[in-house]
Amino acid sequence: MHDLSFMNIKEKVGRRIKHLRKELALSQEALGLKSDVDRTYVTDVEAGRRNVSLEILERLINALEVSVTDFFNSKEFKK
Amino acid sequence: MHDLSFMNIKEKVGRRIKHLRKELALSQEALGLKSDVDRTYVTDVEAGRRNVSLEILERLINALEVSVTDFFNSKEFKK
DNA sequence: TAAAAAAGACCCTTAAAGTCCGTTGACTTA
DNA sequence: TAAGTCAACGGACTTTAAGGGTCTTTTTTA
Repeated sequence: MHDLSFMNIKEKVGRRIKHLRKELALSQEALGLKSDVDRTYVTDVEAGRRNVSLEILERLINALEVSVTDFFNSKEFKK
Repeated sequence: MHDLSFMNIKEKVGRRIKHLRKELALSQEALGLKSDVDRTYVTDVEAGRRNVSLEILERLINALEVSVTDFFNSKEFKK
């Protein structure tokens, strides 16, 4: 099992977004358009370089078609 | 059952933080000290007036002694 | 293997996140 | 009455999130 505990919260969120985006077969630009977030910002978020705020995070989560609960119910975020 | 769907994400997070803080019997100031977040900022977050960033949110969640998964596994954030 | 599409890097604004100072009102206890 | 705790609110300030432009690198596909 991969150990993800070394990652910080920004990296964990970035990784989770990228995973869900791939599941929907969206490009970063398509996700950007769907969530009304700049394409280059999506790049940075997925790379774990951005300290995203709640409202932007919610837009991304909505565009990824999961609930907030489901978004954070993944191995990255458990204990 | 209370309907919470009308609340925005900032209000939902504020409500959740307040609930968990009360469970630990902490004052806003005590939570602020424990999470190294300004006392007045905790007030605003609980009132749903602040668009908190990931890193501040993580500090608050840690101080509330739950995992990120558990924090968002509550009725406010489902579906 | 060349062209196209997608992802990433860098630099630069500005709107907003977050801090720090204080005051006020409600409630409690001595 | 006084003193203490807690929550809410405000103003001034510093820091940074969010976005935008443009160019380069990587990946995909024809």
